[in-house]
Amino acid sequence: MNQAASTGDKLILAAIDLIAEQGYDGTTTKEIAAAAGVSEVTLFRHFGSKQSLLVAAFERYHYAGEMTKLFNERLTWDVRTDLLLIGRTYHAIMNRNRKLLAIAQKGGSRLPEEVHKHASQHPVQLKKLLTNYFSTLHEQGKIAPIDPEITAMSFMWMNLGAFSSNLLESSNSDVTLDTFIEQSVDLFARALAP
Amino acid sequence: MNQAASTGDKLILAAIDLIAEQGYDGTTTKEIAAAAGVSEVTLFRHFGSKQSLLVAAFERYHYAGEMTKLFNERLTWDVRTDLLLIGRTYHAIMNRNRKLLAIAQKGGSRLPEEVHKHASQHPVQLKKLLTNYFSTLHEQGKIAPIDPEITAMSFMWMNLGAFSSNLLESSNSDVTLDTFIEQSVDLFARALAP
DNA sequence: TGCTTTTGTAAGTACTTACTTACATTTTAT
DNA sequence: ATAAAATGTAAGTAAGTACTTACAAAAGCA
Repeated sequence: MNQAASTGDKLILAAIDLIAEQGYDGTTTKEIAAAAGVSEVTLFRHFGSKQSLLVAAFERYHYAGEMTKLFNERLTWDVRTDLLLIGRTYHAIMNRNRKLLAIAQKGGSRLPEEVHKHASQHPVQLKKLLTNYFSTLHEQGKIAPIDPEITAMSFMWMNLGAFSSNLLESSNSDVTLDTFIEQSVDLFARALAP
Repeated sequence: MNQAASTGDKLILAAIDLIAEQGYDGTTTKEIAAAAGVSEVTLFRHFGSKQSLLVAAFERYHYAGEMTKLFNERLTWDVRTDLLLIGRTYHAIMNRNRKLLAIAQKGGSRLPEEVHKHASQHPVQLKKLLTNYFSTLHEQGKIAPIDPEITAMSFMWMNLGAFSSNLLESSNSDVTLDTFIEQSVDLFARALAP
């Protein structure tokens, strides 16, 4: 079943782990090769350069299609239910891409541009989807007439802040992430009640 | 009036600018010295090492006392008024410390620990202050019985997300920061209404 | 003016790092 | 078994970088 990872994959995974922790400039090709359990020459034989290795990592492991699919297929038009699903999905996606996002955030002097392009797609798209969602809810008379764009930004940024914060210090408090999502959705549902 | 900046200050300011943009590892002492308009040796004569220079930068320009002072002296116990003031002050502080925060966020292989200590003080403190505030409001019967800690985290993280997002791409949309603060405070005030 | 402090220039050291080359060894496929 | 492909070892190159040393120029102060 679980066939051994290929040399290329081992290198990509090691690169993601190390660069996410130490930054692009702070991680050497020798370290990456050692962590992957291969020699440094093998790294260059496979990817040619440190930059191409990182680009390959992003192309292989960065995906963002779930949100659009969710908005097209799984909405119930009940505020509480939908926001809960959106919030949970948001954190699931972000968490899965956590390391790649950390890499983009930290930057680096010779860090390839592809990295930033990949990382900046999410928020723009989500804001549009959420704004449309709140607009429609208002047209349906299900929520009070509050600016849909502001509402979308508030919800999005609240979850981005929660995510960034948990990223840094996981043992921040005794409130678990899921409790926070549930309760904050409640808060929004109250605010939007017609 | 505006007496010329000392050599040490010129170096500190140049270091903050460059390292915030390029990261610690990605910025050379030669660059910093050139940006400050002095020679590289002068940098080492003043600070001894690249690390000490950064530590000096944090000690000189990182301050966080305003929030505590605000909570002790300027609260009116009207939700809308207070949250507006808190939100605005939060962004003012974060914005002033924007570059230092970016430095801490990006990290670096030899980046001194002091940097992280300085940067992690804000949020913990603010959460406590806000949680106490909402607890007291509830005791005064001015808001509905919603978990004060969750409310505090929601408000804090919403503003953190807004700040981080504006940090990355300033021309994000046509909603200005101040409009966002006002409207999001409205949203919270609605949610908390008894 | 003379003395001290600060700064610049020039050169260099010691170390790291991305990347290369040449050759021997192992693994895989047929 | 044998050829081909993938990997390891060893050594090295070229460039960058934090930091040092020695000496001369300049600026401030007595």
